[in-house]
Amino acid sequence: MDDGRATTTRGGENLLFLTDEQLRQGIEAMFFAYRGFTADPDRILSDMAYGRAHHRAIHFINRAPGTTVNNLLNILGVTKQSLNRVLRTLIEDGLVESRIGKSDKRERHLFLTEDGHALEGRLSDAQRARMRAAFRDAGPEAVAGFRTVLEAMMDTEMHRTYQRLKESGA
Amino acid sequence: MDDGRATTTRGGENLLFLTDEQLRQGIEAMFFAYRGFTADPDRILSDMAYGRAHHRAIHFINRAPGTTVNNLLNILGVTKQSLNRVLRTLIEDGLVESRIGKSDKRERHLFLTEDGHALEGRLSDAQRARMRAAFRDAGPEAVAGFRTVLEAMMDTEMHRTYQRLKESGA
DNA sequence: AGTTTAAGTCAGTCTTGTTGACATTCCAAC
DNA sequence: GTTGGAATGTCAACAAGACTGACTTAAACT
Repeated sequence: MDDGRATTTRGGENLLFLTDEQLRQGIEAMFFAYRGFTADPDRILSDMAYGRAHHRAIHFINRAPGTTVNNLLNILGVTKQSLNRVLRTLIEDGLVESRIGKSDKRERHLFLTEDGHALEGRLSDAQRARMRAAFRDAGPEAVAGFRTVLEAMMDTEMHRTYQRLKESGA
Repeated sequence: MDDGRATTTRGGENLLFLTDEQLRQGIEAMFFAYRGFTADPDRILSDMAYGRAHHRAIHFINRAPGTTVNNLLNILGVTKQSLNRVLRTLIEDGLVESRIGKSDKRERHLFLTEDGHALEGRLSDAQRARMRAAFRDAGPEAVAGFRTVLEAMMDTEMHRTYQRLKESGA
């Protein structure tokens, strides 16, 4: 399959960055970095009765206000039953509002309340602070590379979702 | 704090890549990419009675054969009770061997058995294949940037662990 | 001898994922 | 216009995997 040794293409460009050792380092970097990525919001949430799932729901409701449950399901990639439990507690606690659809009464459109926005802000600020520090340390070219590799690592379906969100925000 | 508008340093370099919108895209890229990152091994493991926790244990035992339980605990960042459950099933199923330490008989040194190596290989191959495709698509400079940003995103303690592993392997 | 350290265990809780069953609503074919 | 299927969302029960806390055993250190 792959012996991990250095190799060279016909064109002569060096593919040393594709050795098994380089890939393994990439895998481990992903693992450790993701821990850092979630650490700050996790700390904030652990004080409440909330977890990472609540953070994700809040993030994407903020990102796409009025989104339906089904839409959120596709973004988050979990079952509707799993999302529903999270959503229920958020609605009960007055962080999220669920409005019955006008044209299709089966649908529920989701919005953050004032309290929901407040928590979203706290979580975002914490996560952005770390991302900002990392981006600043690494510099713009590294950031561009970072994004390019991450996009190439997504499943095509997720990549489409990501692009759609990106275009809606910018 | 941060109004998200473009800004410029004294030196005159453009810091447009540090806007809140850019950071949010980075956050979402991390989220979707991590899903892709774990998708292939998860699929393999779901057929067996194993999960992501088993994969992590197997990965790092393979990476640092003979590591002690305590050492693995520090790398994985979980409690010993949590790790122990995973380790016990792996040992029962004959994928991991636990040898009593020679100099310090309290320690248990962990090794993959032949079957353990076989599973590790399957999981690694799947994960590396995706990482390789992403790296190849993105190119060497993007990969360098990817690694730089990820390293900057780690907690300092994790970063040390990551560096130690990196040096031991290369 | 007494303390600390490494590993493992038992019991209980929490978050978050799963499946299965069910209610409501919409829509299209009859 | 009624009926049957598809879509949307909810409730209930269960499993994986994380956590805390209390405890045991064995070995090492002082």
